[in-house]
Amino acid sequence: MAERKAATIGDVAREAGVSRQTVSNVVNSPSIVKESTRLKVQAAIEALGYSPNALARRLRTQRTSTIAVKLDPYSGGVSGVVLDRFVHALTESAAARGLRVLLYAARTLEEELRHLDELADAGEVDAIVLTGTSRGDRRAARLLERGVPFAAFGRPWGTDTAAHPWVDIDGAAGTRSATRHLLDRAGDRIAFLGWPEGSESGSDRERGWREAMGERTAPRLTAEDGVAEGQEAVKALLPNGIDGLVCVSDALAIGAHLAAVQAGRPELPIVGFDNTAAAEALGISSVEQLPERVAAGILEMLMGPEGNKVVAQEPKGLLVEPRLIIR
Amino acid sequence: MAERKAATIGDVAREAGVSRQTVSNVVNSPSIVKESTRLKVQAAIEALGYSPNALARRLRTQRTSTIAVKLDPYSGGVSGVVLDRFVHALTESAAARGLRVLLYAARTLEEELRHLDELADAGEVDAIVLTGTSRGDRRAARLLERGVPFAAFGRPWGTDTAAHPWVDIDGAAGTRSATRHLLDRAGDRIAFLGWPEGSESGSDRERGWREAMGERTAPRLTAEDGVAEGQEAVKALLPNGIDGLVCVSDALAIGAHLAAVQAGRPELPIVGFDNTAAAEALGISSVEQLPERVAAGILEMLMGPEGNKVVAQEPKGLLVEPRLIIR
DNA sequence: GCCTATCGTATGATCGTTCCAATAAAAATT
DNA sequence: AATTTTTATTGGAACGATCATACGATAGGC
Repeated sequence: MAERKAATIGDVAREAGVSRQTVSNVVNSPSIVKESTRLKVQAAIEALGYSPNALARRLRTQRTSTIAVKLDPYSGGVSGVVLDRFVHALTESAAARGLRVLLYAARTLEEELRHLDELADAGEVDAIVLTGTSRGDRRAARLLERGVPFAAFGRPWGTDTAAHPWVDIDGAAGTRSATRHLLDRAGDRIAFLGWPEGSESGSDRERGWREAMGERTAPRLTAEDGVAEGQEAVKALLPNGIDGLVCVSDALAIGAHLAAVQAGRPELPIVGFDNTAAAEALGISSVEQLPERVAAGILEMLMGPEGNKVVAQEPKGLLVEPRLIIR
Repeated sequence: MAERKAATIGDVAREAGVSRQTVSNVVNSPSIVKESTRLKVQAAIEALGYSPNALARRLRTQRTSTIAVKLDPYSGGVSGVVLDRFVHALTESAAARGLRVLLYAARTLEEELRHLDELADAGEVDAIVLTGTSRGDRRAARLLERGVPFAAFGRPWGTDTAAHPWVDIDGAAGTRSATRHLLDRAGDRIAFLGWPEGSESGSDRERGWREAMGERTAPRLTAEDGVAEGQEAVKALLPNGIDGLVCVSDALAIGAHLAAVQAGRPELPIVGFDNTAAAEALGISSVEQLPERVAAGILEMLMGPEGNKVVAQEPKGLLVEPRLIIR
């Protein structure tokens, strides 16, 4: 039967014949309460169906047990799924640590900065999780300046790597292992299809390919992210006779795959990046980021290895090695 | 410069030489305050960088301005993106209405029920948004019983359609228009590839095909959701010589497309459902759900057409007509 | 000039919890 | 047995806002 009004800690105290504080102790640190008292109080809690009011508790403790994360507007492309997986994982890991995840949406940087300010000013969250850091990230700078605890999925590109806590995928390691795998299996001429100049993670991934190639040479081309763009770019390349192709994204890999099929080379080994459902459906190999491990890492940055509340951590970074999925 | 401690309403009152209540009025209902006083108070607010504390306000008003929504575990398939898009859209629309969105994760029904109880007991949210309703949904029943305001993305299948507020995609309308389109364009024998018995939305979508077909006949087959499954199912069918194919999901449509290509009929018109990135990448037509409209509808159910707080609404449903994307 | 409305502002209580300091009771030490 | 230490519990204050009500000032009606 639903009660008209929820029982408060005072009701329980009266029912059990103890003080409010004792009830509070039974709930929050049972070990310091004498067993007989504890049982009495627990019975009262059961009887009244008492459950502590989260709002009152938060006001008193000045802790919300909530972290905020931005949900990017749906991009509509093949990629973008990685961030969703990350948010999924973050929510699960956070729940296991007694934290809730609050979403905020923003279409522009200005809007996002405004949201961050609001969340911090109103004391709505204990910490913030940033995603997709860029060179000279203004959000990170703002949060640092205001002293809001945060950690980022993404490196502080270009600045001190210990500017703030962060976890990132080691893109170079991913393309390196992809390239090595193709070198082993297909031949020496392993080409690379990247994004145009200007993307930090793009050049990180390209670096992995270069490092694995060493002295060998093979074409390196670029295209804006997208299936059609990848197809177009590779169409021109194929006559060159390459042995394999490493792509900076699944969208480009899919385009490359379609071009290869059209050119009568369906067996050309191609590796994408992100291991999206589309690549899986087409049987294209891909480098899989591990957003679950990133999420766990982020929480560890914020709360320490064990704790269940946000505490100040010294800034440090963690690189997660991605996994090559061969199809 | 970051202050050591945030200013409170009392600080502002003292600075402006008025009472706390007057400051509160300036913030919440400026119109009832005399202009001269208002300016004075606003100046003080500026000077101190005051921002109302959300926790205190929530405790006092007993309103959290927060709604909860479940984030499903990453399924890994082609589909599943629709729900992500919905959550995106919900977050944006909610922000526009002054609401925050809190996530919860659950792997099982029991776990979800527990989370719902916790959220309600602790008074953490003003309302809950359910997704993926089923026949005799226990979550809906529980929330109704406890008097927690909620609305669902999904119909109350099988029971009274006004059991609770809901918004859903009109799946039958989607497949109906897809089927009609193929009938116009390709011929009379438009087959249907559905899921095995037992899915409510699956049979809803099949109904749309049946209605559009009328007296005409064409094969109807089923497969578990998945690219490989779809490919397998269609491989056996093609000899029958069909003119087109409507599928209950993009995953099946992609499988069907691959089978058609292999069988030398790449031009076979196929329509999927959900308009996922994978379908787009392969140039497969699809029925697009409109999660943005569902999100807006859900909020209207909870808050009325205009309001910015959750109010009791009479239970009613809304069917959103999906859109056929032709490629 | 008096009485009543209206408006703007102030005061104290309250939301439900935890913190803090104090106290009573029990146990350990001398 | 007196004293100190430890343990268990208590009562009041505080977190920071809004609610309900009361009050003074100004304006309006006759």
